[in-house]
Order: sequence, then structure tokens, then C-alpha cells
Amino acid sequence: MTDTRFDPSQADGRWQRAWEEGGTFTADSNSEKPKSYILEMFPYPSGRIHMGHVRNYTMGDVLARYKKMRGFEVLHPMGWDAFGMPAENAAMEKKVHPGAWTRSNIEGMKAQLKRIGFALDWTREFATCDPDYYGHEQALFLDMYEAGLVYRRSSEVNWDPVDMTVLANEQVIDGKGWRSGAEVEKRKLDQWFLKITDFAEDLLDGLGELEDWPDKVRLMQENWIGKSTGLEFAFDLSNGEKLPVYTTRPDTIFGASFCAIAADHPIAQGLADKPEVSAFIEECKRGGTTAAELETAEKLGFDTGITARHPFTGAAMPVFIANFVLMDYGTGAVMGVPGHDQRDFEFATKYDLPITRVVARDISEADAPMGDEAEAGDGVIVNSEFLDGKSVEEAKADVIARAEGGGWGEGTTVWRLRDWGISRQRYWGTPIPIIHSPDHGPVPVPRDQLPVELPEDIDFDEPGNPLERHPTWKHTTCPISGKPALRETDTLDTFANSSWYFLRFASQPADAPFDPEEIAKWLPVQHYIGGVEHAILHLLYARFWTRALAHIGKFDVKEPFAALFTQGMVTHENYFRATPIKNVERIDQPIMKLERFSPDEIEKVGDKAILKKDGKPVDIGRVLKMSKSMRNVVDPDNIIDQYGADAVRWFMLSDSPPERDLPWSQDGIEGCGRFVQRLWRLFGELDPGAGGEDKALARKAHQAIVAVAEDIEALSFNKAVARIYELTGATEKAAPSESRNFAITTLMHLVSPMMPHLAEEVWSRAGQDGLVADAPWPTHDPAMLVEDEVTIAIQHKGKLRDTITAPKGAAKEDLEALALASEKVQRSLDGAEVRKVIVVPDRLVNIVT
RNA sequence: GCGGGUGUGGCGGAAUGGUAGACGCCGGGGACUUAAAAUCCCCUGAGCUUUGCUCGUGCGGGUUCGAGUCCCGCCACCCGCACCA
Repeated sequence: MTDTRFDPSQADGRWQRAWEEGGTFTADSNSEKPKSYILEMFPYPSGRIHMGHVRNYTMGDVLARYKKMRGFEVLHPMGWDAFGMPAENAAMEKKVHPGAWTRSNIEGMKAQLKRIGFALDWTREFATCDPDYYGHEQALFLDMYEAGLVYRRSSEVNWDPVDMTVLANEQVIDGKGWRSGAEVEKRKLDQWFLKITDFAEDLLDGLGELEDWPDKVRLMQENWIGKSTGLEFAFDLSNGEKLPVYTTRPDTIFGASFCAIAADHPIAQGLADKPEVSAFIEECKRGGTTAAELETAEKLGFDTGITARHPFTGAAMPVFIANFVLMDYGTGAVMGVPGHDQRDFEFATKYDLPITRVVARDISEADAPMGDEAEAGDGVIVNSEFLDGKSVEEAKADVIARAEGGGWGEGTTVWRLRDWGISRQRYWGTPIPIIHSPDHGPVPVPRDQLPVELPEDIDFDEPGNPLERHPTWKHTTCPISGKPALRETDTLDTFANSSWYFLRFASQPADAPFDPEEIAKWLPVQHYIGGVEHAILHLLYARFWTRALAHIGKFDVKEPFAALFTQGMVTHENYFRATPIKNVERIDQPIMKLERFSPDEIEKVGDKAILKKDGKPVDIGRVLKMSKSMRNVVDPDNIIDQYGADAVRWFMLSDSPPERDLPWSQDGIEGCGRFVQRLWRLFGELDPGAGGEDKALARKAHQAIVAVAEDIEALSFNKAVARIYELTGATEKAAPSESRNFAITTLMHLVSPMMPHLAEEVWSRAGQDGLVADAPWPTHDPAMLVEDEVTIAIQHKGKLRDTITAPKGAAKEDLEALALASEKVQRSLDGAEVRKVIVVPDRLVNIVT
């Protein structure tokens, strides 16, 4: 090798073509090798690849390449989560077709991904907006429909009257539509739902087996599913009606002193003809829903004048309409037990209702006064007739048994999880394959008519759903009667598209969504990597679809992702300048004008940032997630132009542990670029003529083979990187020898998953056959892992005084003698009597005086 | 409010209860060069009375021969959920 510098601008593309032409990363499902499916969450084609993608896919790429070196047949696919609102927004703003916009983004982003040299099987690429893909999705929807997992009901939605569309909760900001700014209305619409609640128990239980998922994500899903058990029973009301309530604390029933119902409860609505009642209901709806507002919101109630009869004591308890009771949880009504529920306590205090103790630490404390808050903890039941003296758990069981025996209530389980409303009044999504027949109601589209394709000729000139106002698209005939009928014009929530794409990657027959035999070969995904922002929705929906399809008998896989890894964000400092502008009202409090500057406009000098165009300093703000609004985005393409793909990949893996945020820095990427060149020079020093053994270096190389493998398998890429730096440093310093050549070729292998272009280049220049990507992971000699000398720490009273070198496995007595012989130790002992000596073999000696 | 996480040099971070700060970045000094770039070498937690000593992993206690690591009690920041009965 004579080139003094590695030139990524010509090498990167050359090796990318070599991998592509050789089909190096094409997965063969008929291979005899063990299978490994490595998957990163596929991107939404928003326009450009950003650093977050680069980090995400680099991690998966290292794993995929490593697994291949370890003898696995690896499936590492890529595709596009291509349906969604941004395409429709672009259509409205830029007058382009959502499909054209999406396709063009995909093309650009695919080219960007290829430049980074990812080991992807592009033969399996698809976009969810391909009619082929969403046609199979429609078939799966019909499978679920036939299995009774899909139903239609009227549901309240957020309706934007200007854009004429339904908004997700996240799109409603301060009660206004995020785009139109119009006051959002609540509207009842017929919506399609998937019965995810049928699988609530399964989805909850399944979490227990997902040992290689982060605890955090499992907990979030557990809370989201929100299982609770208790008693549902009905109070007899003074007006002759029944009031069903749900409680998790039936043991405290003797402490109940009132009932409370939600503002939109039927009984409350029934009283709404009284102006004071309707005024109160309005007041309840006005309350904000942010954390701070709820924190300070006062408990408000309206006494209906109705009373409820206590099932045991027969006491008449007032029934209030209350602002803290939610209609969509439980029965929308509660029994108020102020002594042992904080909300009830606050409410009772405000409206001067009795607060009775029915749980105490001990039976003797039955008459202990209540403090200034409710006691929700465990204890012994008191003041409760036949329950007195029982534990909370015993009393719960007793009350439930009596309610069931008496036929006035039953033990139930209540879930926080709601069925998944999947109807969206949008164009750019999977059309729901249903036909509304005048005679037969909703009828599935016959299978041979799938896919129901989106029409191309649509316009976004008016607000609302283009499918709804398309002149011909929705007009069809009833599959049963043949009479004119209307297509469903709603499309599926985009989360449906990402709920089964990993199955289609594994298997892509033309006539079915997937082939069960192929699914069995590849699933579950061995490593699934993505952002924690998908901890609940996407990951829960994907788990649900997999279970639902397994339930229908499509395959045997229940959990799609054996291991989940949630990576941190890529962050960057931001640059700004705040200049005061004249404030006519308060000269001492000027209004500040804030200007932000992108990293391209800045030059860093030491720890100062200088604006290039005026040569003056700007302020450096906090390190934050890269975002357009902060103008702190660094474009991967520019970086690759300057430093090559390998330097960027190396940066993504260095320093920060992968689950934490990674602060981007110019100094850091320059350091990575330098290291690529440092390795290049070192690899050029391979000396076939050199002989002789360098045992210390050879040992380091063998240790690195083991350690780097362990680190990659634990996804501790930052540690693997540090090991490679160490071996590199040691190898550079060593004199030529056979061992040094071994260390150099070992390094070629160890860095190849991380810097594949450099590795291929030096591999080929070293005259090796084939591609390093196809080469196996180097083998280590176990005998070479063991050191024959170790450094022993000598402590006196737990503090380090000296270190000595001793043969590995030296006897305790010998170590003790060596320690006591140390001059430094003797000086520290200063003649004191040695009371005890603790010897940890091969580690340390601690002398206690 | 509930749940979870994090806290170690100027910075990112290492460290099965056993030598705290591996490795990288920044910074300082030097070599090479007419010069620069590139490269290489050395130093780089703080303090002190500098053969060495003392202090030091958010704060306060504890267990231990020995604690960044284990236990108890706090503080700060970050994330998620939320009037869920």
C-alpha cells in the first residue's frame, strides 16, 4: 500500500457496489445456517435522512454484520412507513400529489442510506403505500373482520370544522386544531374499531416473557393496559333508578358517605333541563387537562338531590355530579369513601360530608381521628360490622362474595386499555375494504377485488377527505345484491401499516400477505431497535396484530420482537443571539429578539462560537435534540462528503452508551476522521517478512477478540470502540513481529462491522480473498487470554499504598510476605501491630492495624 | 400526585464490593518543518509543606478489612402516565 491517506470518496462507493453486485447481504431463507432477524424501525419518508436515523441504523448494521461473521444467515431489511399526514400537508401546501411527494422522498432517502454502506437486503424493500402491500393489509383486515375482531360503533371524536377532519388528541392544542387554529368540536361519528381489549390479558401476560425488553417499556405498556380488579354493583336511588358503580376498594364500603357521577353521565344529562345543572356540566367541561391544571383544580360537585341507598346500612347518601369523575372509565360513577381515597377526602372536606375511618393500623385504633389526608394504605378493617378485624384483602373477597350471593353486584376486572379506533377521514392511507350496502349494511369487499386502490386523480383544493368527494371512486355495487352501494371512504390509521411490516419483510408471496413457513423460519425478530417514543403505541399495536393473527391461526408466533432496544437521541448545542428591541411600555424590561443560527453559519474557536458572516460571537445554548426549530441540525450527507461513511458510523458508536443521548460535535467527528486514517496507516504496516513472537501484544489481540464480541452482543458499542482504540495504540507501539501482523489482521476483522469500507479496502490490498464482510469472526486461543503476571494492589486500612507485580495464582502467604516487604507499606504501618491481613488472590492485599 | 431513570474530571464516559477516572474529545508543552497542515512524543481530577501526603464519584447517615457499586434518608434533573375510582 502506497497511498498515504484513505480516500472514502472513491472507496465507499466502490465497496457499496461490490456488496450490491455480489448480493452479499441478501438473505436466503433456504440457508442451512441458523437465522437471525435484525430490524430497525423503518423510517417515515419525510424527505431527508437525519442523524437519528444514522445512529439507529448503524447500531443495527453492526449487529447484522457481526451476526453474519458469526455464521448466521441474517435478515436485515429496509422499507418505508409511507402513509401519513405530512404527505397530505405537502399536497395542500405545495400542490403535489401525496404519492409523488412520497415516492420522490423515498428515492432521495434510499440514496442517502446507500451512501452510509448499510448491510441491507434491498431485494425485500417495499413502501406501505404500495398497493401490493396495502392490498394484503386489507386482506388481513378482512380476516380479523371475519374473526369478529373488527366492529363499528359511534364514537366521539375531535372534529376540526375548518379542515373538516378528525384530529388525534395530540393534534388538539389548547382546544384548537393544530393547523387551522379553529375551536375543535366533539362530534359523534361511526368509526371502525379493532378489538384490542380482547387481548388485554394476553398482552399484559406476554410482557412477563419479554425479558430482553427494557423494563421501562414493559412498565409503560403495563400501565397503559391498566388492569384493575374490584366490585361492580348498583345503588338503588331515591328516584327509582339504579346507579352502577365500580370500586377497587369494596372493603371500604362502610366508609362510603356519598356517590359521584360524571358530568356526561346519563343521570346528569337527564337533569340538564334545569339551568343550574346544565351550567355546572358546562363548567366541568371547561376545566383544562394539563398536569398543572389538574394538580390545582378544585374538586367541584353539584348535589342532585337524589340519594343512594347503602346496600348494607340502608343509609341514604347524597348523589353529586362531580368534575373529577370520568365517564369513560368504569361505570362513570363512584362511591365516595373520603377516609381512604384522597379525591373523595378533598371533596368531602369541601362539601362537609362525613369522613369515617374504616381501615386502621390495628383494631384498637378504630377510633383514631383522621388526619388531614386520606389513608390509602393497608391495615385492618374497623367500624364495618361483619368486616371488623379482617384484612383489606379478606374484606374485599368477603364483600364481593356477599354481593354476588345477594345478586346485587359482581367481582370484575376493568381495563384502562380502550379498543383501537382505526378510522381516519383522510386520503393517504389504506382504504378500509368495506362496502356500505343499502340492504345488507357493511359488507366486506370480496377478496378477488383486493386491493381496493386509492384513486390517483384527487385534489386537495378543498378541506376534507378527497375520497369522500371524489366523483366516482366511492360508487360501487353491493357484493350481495348487486345494487348500487357506497365504499367506505375512511382509511386505516397509519399505525396499522407498521403493525405487520416485519412479517412482510420476512416473507413476500404474491398471493398472500406472508407464508407461514417463512415466518416460522425468521420470526421473532432477534433484535428490534428504535426510539423510545414508540414504547406504547407502535409496539403495543404490533404485538396485538401478531397475537390476533396467531389467534386466527395464521402462524404460531405470539411475540414479534424477542429483544427490544431503545436508542437515545442525537443532540447538539444550539447557537443564538438575543438582542433587545425597544419596549415602549417598560424600558427596564426590553422585549428580546431571538435569532438562531445553524451549525453551518458558525465557526468554533476554542469554546466560543463565532458567526461567520459578521465575525462576532454568538451565545451557545443547551445541548438539545436536533430539530428544525432549534436550527441545530447537522445533515449527514455533508458530513459524509467531508469525512466518509466510516467516520460517521464510528462517531455514532463512540463515547455515549447507545441508550443515552449522543451529543454531536465537530471535534468529535474530526477525531473519528483522524482515527480512520490512523488505522489506514497501521494496516499499511502489515509486514509479511516480520518474524518472532510478541506475546504481550498477541495476548491483547486475543483478549480484544473476546471482549469486542461480548460488547457487541451486549450492544455496548461504546465499550467495543474503546477496546479497539486500546488494541490500536498497543499495536502501533509494538515492533514488527508475527504477533504484530496477527494484531493488525485481527483489527481488520474487529472494525469491519463498524467501518466496513475501510476494512474491505485494506482487506483487498492485503491480498486476501473475497470480502471481509463474508469472512468469519476471528477465533481466539483461550490459553492466550490468561495473563501470567498480575498487578496486586497493596492497601493499608483500605487505602492504596503500593502496587506489586506477582505471578498469576501466587499463594496467599507469598502475597502477604511481598506486601509486608514493601518499603511504602512499612512506612505507612509505622510500627503498628498488624491485626489482620486480607488477601484476594490476583487482586489485592489489605493490611489492617 | 404515581411510576421509571440519571447524577463520576473542562466534556462524552469506563470501572464482577477490591488500584476511581479505561478510551475518546478539549487544553498545555515538545519534536519534525523555512513555515503551515499532517504526524509523533509527553503532561492533563483538586489541593498541599511534592522521595510523598490529603481530599475526591449529587447530599447526609449506615453495613464492610475495603463502597461509585450494597442498605436507609434526602436533593436535583430527565422521561412516561395521570382526577383510572
